[in-house]
Amino acid sequence: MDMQRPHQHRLPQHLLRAREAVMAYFRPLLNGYGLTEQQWRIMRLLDDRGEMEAGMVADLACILPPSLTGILVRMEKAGLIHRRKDKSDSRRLIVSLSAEGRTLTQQISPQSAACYEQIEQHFGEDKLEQLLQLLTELEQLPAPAAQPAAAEEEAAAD
Amino acid sequence: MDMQRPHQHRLPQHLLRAREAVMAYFRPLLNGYGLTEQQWRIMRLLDDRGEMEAGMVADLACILPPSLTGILVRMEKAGLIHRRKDKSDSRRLIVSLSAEGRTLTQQISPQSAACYEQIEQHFGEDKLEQLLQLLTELEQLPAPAAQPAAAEEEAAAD
DNA sequence: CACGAAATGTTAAGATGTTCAGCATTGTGA
DNA sequence: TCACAATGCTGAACATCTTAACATTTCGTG
Repeated sequence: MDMQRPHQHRLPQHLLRAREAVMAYFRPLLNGYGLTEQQWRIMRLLDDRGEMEAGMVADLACILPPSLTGILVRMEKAGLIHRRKDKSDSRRLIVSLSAEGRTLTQQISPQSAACYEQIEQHFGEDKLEQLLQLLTELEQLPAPAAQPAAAEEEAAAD
Repeated sequence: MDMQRPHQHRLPQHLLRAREAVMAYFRPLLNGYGLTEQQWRIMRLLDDRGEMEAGMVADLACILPPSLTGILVRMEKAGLIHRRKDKSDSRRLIVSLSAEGRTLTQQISPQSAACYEQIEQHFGEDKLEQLLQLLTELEQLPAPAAQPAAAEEEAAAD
């Protein structure tokens, strides 16, 4: 009776919901160790690839620089990481995992993997593979073509 | 040389990145109207299904109740919605779109649909359909089985 | 060397997410 | 009717997101 928009798919909504469903498996684990989602992402990153600049952490962990600043300060205060300026280019900040950070990461990792296995069992290995493939492609979407958007846009930007 | 974990897929990461890639298409549009992502989700919801209780808004828009409280206050202050208590059960809060809210929603909707079409064109209609199917299934993951998680867990619950 | 542009982080301000606690209202059973 | 649990929303505290503006350092070029 209302034949609304042809296919109002709500892709962002579904991506959000799906992420929530998945994170529900990991969140209790991380909470138990007093870690946030973002902190865990950073720790795994540094454990996998070694120390790196803040900018690279931001890119790989999907965290915007202003957020990262505070997160790294708190993580250093918690003894999880070290922060130091690059000697040759003092604009850059080098981030590395501390000894305790590494220990904790390697303690949590197997439990995290176990959570992942549960998800895989429920969802199916093949479908999971398929989904990851599609997501990877979707991530490569070209940036949108700078649409004016609102009613009142500027006359000439420069 | 390091043959780490067998398949460290990072599903949550991919869901996050994919969502970012998609939202990049919608964000400028909403920003142009001074709306946040969450506000827009709520407006579309109310436009589609009419007034409803706050709890239902929270569920359908994937917003936790404590966040929703503030969001609704700001939206009412901005003249986008109305808030009123249910007469028969004064615990419940009924939320409805205001006249201006409805007008704005219907003004933005076609532009939002246009963004969506762009994404569909880039990504492919078939793959999009397939992805949405998988996401919908993933959303139905059973809640995790209450894992003890951390080092210090409780002895016996119940 | 001087100057301006680019690169890299950080601050600031407002909005939202997340968890836990509280408050009011309602439903239920003795 | 009264105690008591359940429901629905709000408050508080902290962490993060988002955008814009700033500070510092480095680079490119004259």
